[in-house]
Amino acid sequence: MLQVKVIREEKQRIINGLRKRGWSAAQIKIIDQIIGLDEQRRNTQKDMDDSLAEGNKLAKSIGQMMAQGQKAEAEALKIEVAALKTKSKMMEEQLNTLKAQLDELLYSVPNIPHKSVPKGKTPEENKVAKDWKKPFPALADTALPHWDLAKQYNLFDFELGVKLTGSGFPVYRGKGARLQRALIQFFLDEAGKAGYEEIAPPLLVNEDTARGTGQLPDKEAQMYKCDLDNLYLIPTAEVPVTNILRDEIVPAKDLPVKMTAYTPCFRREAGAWGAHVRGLNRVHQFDKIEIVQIEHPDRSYKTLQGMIRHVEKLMNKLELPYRILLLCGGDMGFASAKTYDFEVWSGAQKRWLEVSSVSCFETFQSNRMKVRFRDENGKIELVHTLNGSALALARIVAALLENNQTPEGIRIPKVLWKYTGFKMID
RNA sequence: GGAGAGGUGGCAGAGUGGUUUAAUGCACCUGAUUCGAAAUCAGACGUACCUGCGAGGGUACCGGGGGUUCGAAUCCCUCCCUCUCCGCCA
Repeated sequence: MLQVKVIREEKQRIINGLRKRGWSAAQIKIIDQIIGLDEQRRNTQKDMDDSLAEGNKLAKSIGQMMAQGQKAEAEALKIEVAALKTKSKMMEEQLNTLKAQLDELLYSVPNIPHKSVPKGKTPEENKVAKDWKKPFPALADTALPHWDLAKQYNLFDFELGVKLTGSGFPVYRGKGARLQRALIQFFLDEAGKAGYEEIAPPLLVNEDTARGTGQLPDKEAQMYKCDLDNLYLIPTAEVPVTNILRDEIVPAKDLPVKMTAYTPCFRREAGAWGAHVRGLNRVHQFDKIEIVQIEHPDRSYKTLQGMIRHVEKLMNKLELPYRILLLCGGDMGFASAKTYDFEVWSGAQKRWLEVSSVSCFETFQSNRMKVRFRDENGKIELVHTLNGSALALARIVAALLENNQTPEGIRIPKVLWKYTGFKMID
């Protein structure tokens, strides 16, 4: 969520940013509402504080009168204080209402795109930041999509998943299961080498945590919920990992904080089914290795580039054709200031699949979560948060299987051999 | 799940209705001393919001929420959490 102070002081920049996201003039009116409400809030706060201050002062003098035995005077003052109390109570209620209204409006304003983010509303307006220059893998006309390969080699089973759970919960088996584990291990090892601390977080989180990264209140329908205990299954490791620093003040010398985590991710994907969602392209449960950085505002965009290079390295080592998109204002996630998407070429489906999304959120998340750092002068400021998938498994597996199919079987990239223990699926 | 104890600043720990602007110790920071350090001495040492050009002033916060009272860390209600023992269990 944006800081009210920033909206107040840099109104024009905020409005320009919302335009870049494709907001209409009517929608942008919310900014004036916010500024108006904030002014009311501040005035009410002042009045309440004044009234409380007077009450405190009187209460203290009552204490002194009692001590000196001036009972009558004390009684008179009590009546006065009672009136003040009613007044400040009323103002407190007003203040709470104003705060709630203000928060509701603030929750509905997305992050402001970085100046380098292209204007646009739809995915078609995303900019290709880095294209795939080499030829795509040469596949025979008889090349199979991954869901058929999975059947042929018994790698994973959707029907069985339906029996156990429901659609979108694949059961991996044999070499398919082993390949999953190999990729997880490989990605974690690479992140570790790059200086990320490995975290194994809980897969269920409480309400505060879900609110911290912005899953609540808006995206509640995207998460699975355990009603009995009021816990949510995480849609991404970003949720528990970023929340580790919620309400903390980090010394500047500790920045950046680099963390990585492997977790299964659970997504209801309500209403997201349609074309192109066969096989592993979209599932309710998938494995992902997430990288997270908590960084000094001066360095965050440099850090973003570093994270991009990390993901690129993974794609190269896995010998997968990929391209990088710089998302336009309208296609970016709500909380992001700048996002790069990685897409992998899926040889048999002949289409790009999104496998990673690397973003800088500036202070949008840290403001809500109150993650701050103390700079050299002792001043407290919000940190910038960044995260990215490095990488998401299901679609990587889809591309690996499709691109590497040969008449003899499916070739495993060399870098995975030591993890899989086999070089071919046949 | 049962019984008991408890939640106070970065940490430890006092405080059971009124100069508590939360004692004290440790840690951290600054200064003195020192060639330098240790030790010692002195000082500073929370967060958020409001207000002021600023120095500063105000308000709230002792697990969360509510209540009693002129006045609550302190009394009452409620929820959450932690610890110990017992039970169950990978």
